[in-house]
Amino acid sequence: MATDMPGGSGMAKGYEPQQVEGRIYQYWLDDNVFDAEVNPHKESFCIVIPPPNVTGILHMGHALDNAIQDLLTRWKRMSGYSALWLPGTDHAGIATQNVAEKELAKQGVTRHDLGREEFVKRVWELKERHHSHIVEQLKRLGGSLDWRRERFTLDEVCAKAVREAFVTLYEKGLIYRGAYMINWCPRCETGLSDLEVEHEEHEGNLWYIHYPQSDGSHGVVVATTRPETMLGDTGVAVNPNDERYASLVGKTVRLPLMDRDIPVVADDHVDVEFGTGAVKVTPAHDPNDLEIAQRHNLPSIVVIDKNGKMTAETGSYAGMDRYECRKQVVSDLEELGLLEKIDSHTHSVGHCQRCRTVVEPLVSEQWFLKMEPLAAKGLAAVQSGEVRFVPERWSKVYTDWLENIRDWPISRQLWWGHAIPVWYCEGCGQQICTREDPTKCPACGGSELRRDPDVLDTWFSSALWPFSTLGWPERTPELEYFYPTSVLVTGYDIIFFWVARMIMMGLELEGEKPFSEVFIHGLVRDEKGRKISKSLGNNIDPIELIENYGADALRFALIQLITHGQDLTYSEDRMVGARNFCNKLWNASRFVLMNQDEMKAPCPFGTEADCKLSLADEWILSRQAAVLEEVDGHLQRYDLAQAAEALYQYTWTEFCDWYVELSKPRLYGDNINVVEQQQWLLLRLLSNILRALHPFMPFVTEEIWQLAEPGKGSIALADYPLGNPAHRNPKAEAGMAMVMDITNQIRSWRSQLALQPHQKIKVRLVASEEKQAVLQQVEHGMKALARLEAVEYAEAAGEEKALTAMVQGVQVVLPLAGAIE
RNA sequence: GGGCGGUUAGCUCAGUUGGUUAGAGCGCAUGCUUUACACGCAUGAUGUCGCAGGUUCGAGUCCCGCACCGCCCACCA
Repeated sequence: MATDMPGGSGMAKGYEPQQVEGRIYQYWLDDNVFDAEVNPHKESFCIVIPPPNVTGILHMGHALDNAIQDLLTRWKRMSGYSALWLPGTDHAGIATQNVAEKELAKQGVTRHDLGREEFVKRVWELKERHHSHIVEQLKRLGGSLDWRRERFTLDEVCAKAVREAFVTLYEKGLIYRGAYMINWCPRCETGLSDLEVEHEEHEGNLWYIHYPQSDGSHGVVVATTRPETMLGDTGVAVNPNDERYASLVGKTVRLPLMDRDIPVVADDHVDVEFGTGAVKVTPAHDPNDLEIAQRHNLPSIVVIDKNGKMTAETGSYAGMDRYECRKQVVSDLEELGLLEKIDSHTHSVGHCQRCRTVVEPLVSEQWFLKMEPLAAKGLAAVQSGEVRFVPERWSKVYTDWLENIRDWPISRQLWWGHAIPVWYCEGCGQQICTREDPTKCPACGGSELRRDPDVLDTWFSSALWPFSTLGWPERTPELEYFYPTSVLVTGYDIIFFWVARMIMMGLELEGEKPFSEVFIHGLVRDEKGRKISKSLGNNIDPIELIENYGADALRFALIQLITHGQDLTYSEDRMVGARNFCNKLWNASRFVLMNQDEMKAPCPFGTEADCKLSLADEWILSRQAAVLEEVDGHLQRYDLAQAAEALYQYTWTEFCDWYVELSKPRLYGDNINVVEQQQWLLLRLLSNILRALHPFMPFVTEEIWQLAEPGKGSIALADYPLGNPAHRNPKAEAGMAMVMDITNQIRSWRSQLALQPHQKIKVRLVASEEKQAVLQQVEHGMKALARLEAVEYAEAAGEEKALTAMVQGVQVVLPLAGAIE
């Protein structure tokens, strides 16, 4: 037989990804397979990568996210689209600055020691290090990214977009500056948006503190979770309907420790049920208190500074850390006999998303983006279906957030990021926000200008990503062609941070949605269902898995695990299963290829009387048509796991376990026409399998493709196979189902009788003529599969000692005497 | 306080518009070096589909309620 034919002979017995992947990726790069061009004759397809943060390396969640994007891109590329998957990374302002600070801390250095310029230089170095590993990871994963178009959120192209966006929004009156109470991280020394604060249940206390009335009478007891803030109290509030305190309203009480008289006011906000029904009012350090204070004209006294230390206003407590101060205040109150009691009390405490420090609500000067007008457009786009979430339920999450949105504080008191393009005239105080750096004040002509020291929230530049990467605000051909992009693929954890803001910015600045669909997937968790994090040490570098199992196995395993926006649990078992599947495909291909004679293509079907499609041929063609159609439907609906499952089952069970086995008797027969036809058909079926699987498992399929059809170019540019309805053949499927059932029945008997492989048996099939005809079509194959020596077709007859079964209207008879051995 | 998701075989999960004996992978048991593959082949065991009602000829699949687990949002001094 033709075991030395092209392809087959060069193939190792097992698939060895390490021997293949690097070479194949280089081949793709050399052949510019991933380069997407503006091509008016093709429809465009575009995905912009969610730019990974340059804070570190990619984890399994990224591997999943990118496996999905690559799958979709490859599928569309093969389907005739000019498909662009645009790479890039994110400077990730606060996150990266934190990482850099931690590295410095190991050397005992702070960013302040270095100064802004030197510090930023160090962060750039850190960015380069992480960036190169990230790029390496994406390549190892097989990402079909157009590297020529790579962007970084802080590069000059993106910077220009950021500048244009800020100035445009400023000119529209949507950006304003002011002093407002927002979250402040005392460690990072910057303001934060609400999204950047994570709340955690904290088992704390409720301290009951006695504030005597100024005239020396009893006064009031207030309950607080933060006793240290009492130093900044400027009032006590009670509910206007609370009769217990009616007589106190309008009077003053003596603030202990500070010896200040503060008024008792009546305010609806106070809950009669909670604590004592009396609330201490600290306008400088609590948003609710601030509102009460504004309603009653109470002054604000700042007692905690931007580093979490007590201010000079606190007298003897000045300079103390806030928690140290808390202890001191409590003990001092206790000493004065003013601490009534302490209850344990669980409440949620806000922490800085990046450094876990407890945030402090503080009034600070910040830039804000007005959200209502933007949100209105963002809401309309999703409500009208212009932008569609998959799964659909996330659109409700999106909608709920936008309907209750507050203005976005966009300035950060950081050093790493896009500088805010605003200058202040030292002469007249004029605010200058322009596209070009100003040299003199347009109001007074003064030339002493001071640039705003703040930078923008990193998500501001991320929000522009779908169009900044395409060259906006320039009207580039790429922008015209690829925008709006096709689909955004990301986890549900950044719907607010990123997805919503991209939609709003795209609509506001470019006048069009940034993408038509948002495919939301879950987060990858470890075997124990825990979130992946550095502190837990469960942060696996996908490259480790790629080295152990191959990139295709990793990708396929992850794709198989996707459920509808549900979190997915990574497990080593899945990796093994996917690796085995790659190997199965490799070996099935090896079988097909080593059984290829030199083809006289196209195969001359029907030139001989016996050279026509067998039942098995018709069946497998029908099944393949059905599966390809099914896969197409799954892909259209983003049911990627189901598409993978359908291909897996088809390839392994139907193609390998049944069809390949059924083909052997024909393949090894001596009718040359039959042999050639069988070879041709196997190759053709394999070609479809390879192409259908390529978006899932790019490396192994490309390698086999190259071996099978050298010189035909990359499989990545071949046509994605669609189910051919003409091949659908219900009759053949029903016929094969009968054959398979009968074969299984015989196999089962063989197993029960503990027959050895060399022991062949003879069975009698009692069936109508029509069914006999069907069975005879695959008799050779069936005999091989069930290890039959012979099949007799007969009229019904009684057997004395025989196993019999009715299978789909066929009586299967295995005589126990004479039929074995 | 609102909202969302989950609860199916020992484990991880599929089950489209309700329809004949509920599936996969891994694991388990038994037997196979059958000329692509032991990362394999074959045979086999395993489920009161969270609980309790309802609609229906028929429900894992639809409706109501409940329980438990998880997540998100919210100005719970």
